[in-house]
Amino acid sequence: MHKRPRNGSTTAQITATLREEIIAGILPPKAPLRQQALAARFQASRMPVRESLQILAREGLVTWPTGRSARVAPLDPAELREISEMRMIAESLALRLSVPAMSDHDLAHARSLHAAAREADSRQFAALNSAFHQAILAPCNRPRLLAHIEELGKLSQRYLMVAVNDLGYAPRSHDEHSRILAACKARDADQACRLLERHITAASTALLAHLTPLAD
Amino acid sequence: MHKRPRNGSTTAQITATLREEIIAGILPPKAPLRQQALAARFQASRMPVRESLQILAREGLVTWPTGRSARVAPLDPAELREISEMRMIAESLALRLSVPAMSDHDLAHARSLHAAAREADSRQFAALNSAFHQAILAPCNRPRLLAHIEELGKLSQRYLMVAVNDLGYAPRSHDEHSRILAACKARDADQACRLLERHITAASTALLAHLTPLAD
DNA sequence: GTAACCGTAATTGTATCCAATACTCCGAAC
DNA sequence: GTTCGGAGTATTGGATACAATTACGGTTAC
Repeated sequence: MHKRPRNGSTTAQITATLREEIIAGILPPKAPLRQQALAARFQASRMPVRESLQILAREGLVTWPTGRSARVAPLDPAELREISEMRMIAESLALRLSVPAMSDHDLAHARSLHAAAREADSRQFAALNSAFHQAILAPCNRPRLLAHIEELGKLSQRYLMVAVNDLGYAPRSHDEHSRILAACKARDADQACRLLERHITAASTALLAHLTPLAD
Repeated sequence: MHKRPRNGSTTAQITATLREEIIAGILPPKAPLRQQALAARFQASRMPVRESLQILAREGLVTWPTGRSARVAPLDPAELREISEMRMIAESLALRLSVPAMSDHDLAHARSLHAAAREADSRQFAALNSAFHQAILAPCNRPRLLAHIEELGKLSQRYLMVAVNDLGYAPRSHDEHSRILAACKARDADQACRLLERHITAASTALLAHLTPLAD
């Protein structure tokens, strides 16, 4: 009955599932997230549900005004701009530290992810896109910075889903990734950072232009 | 008995208190934070205590391996370096956006905080130092970026306490603040960012040099 | 149409219980 | 003396039930 065999972490599972569904848009912006309902859905008690909601609220995927229901955070162009600015500086710093530290193995890994993205459908594209960024940044050896970048990536992924589907942005992104990878191979950190910053800016402005007419 | 009159948020109070005590060093690094003990101390149940611990864990002030007791996060020179790097880029971005947006009122506020810091003792110094940074950055109008900077500030404050007390760093910091403020008044964002970056780097390297011999 | 009101429902917090895991301490083997 | 292992305790993760407060929605009165 109440004999959950201490799997790993109930909270972690609930958090991961909700996060995916929010990012994928299955749970639309402003959808209410009621504790009882979620507890029933995941066959858990309210405690792990509340912890999940708190985590997601701190990540920014959920708004949780005290006393009211938690809700999926709304999509806000101003927020996308801010997130993109933050990604730009954070990824640029990470890449600058990463390029001199990249091993041949790291480069090969990035290359293979990049190759896989060429033939991916739009559902896989987001994941491969993230993975590529992670791959070229990870050698910087800054766990906190990388965690920060990953969170920002998840936030922007919500907006990105729209672009890939509606704008067919994948080919352009793939092309920009090629050039960044080449700069990494040439160990040209400055050039790589410049390209990465432009890559993020370009995606952001394209998205903003596409998103602004969508009023909430 | 169990009639807590819905003050506001029990969790928020517990979190704030613990955070202060961790930053101030009252709770030393690696000190265990047991749920029962904290619940008894704050006359609350374990639920708000757990939520507080989770918040602090996500902020980085507490480590909480699943299944074991939460502990005050250890002081780690590598982490200080990383946090300083992140503060540098984040505050630089914020300042660059803030300088053109600063009103005379904003400048006056920063000036008054700066003046107050001159005559502050070392206990007040940390708070005024934070407040000054917040004051010159807030006009950038980027809530998420500012929240990120505030978190980083709290993390570095733990390390800073050592420096102010042991190194007498306050006068130097005050001098650097003067020059940053002057650049803001002159609306020279580039110069202000350069000075701010140097300010953070200088504090970081001084702290690192002082901290490295202190092995855990 | 708007404002006040009331009943329902949702949230916050408490108390208590259970199972599984982590920790501690002490004795035995080397 | 040091290390290894096991029993017993402490602590955590989670469930459940309950109390109290507060938001929400619909109805009614004006």
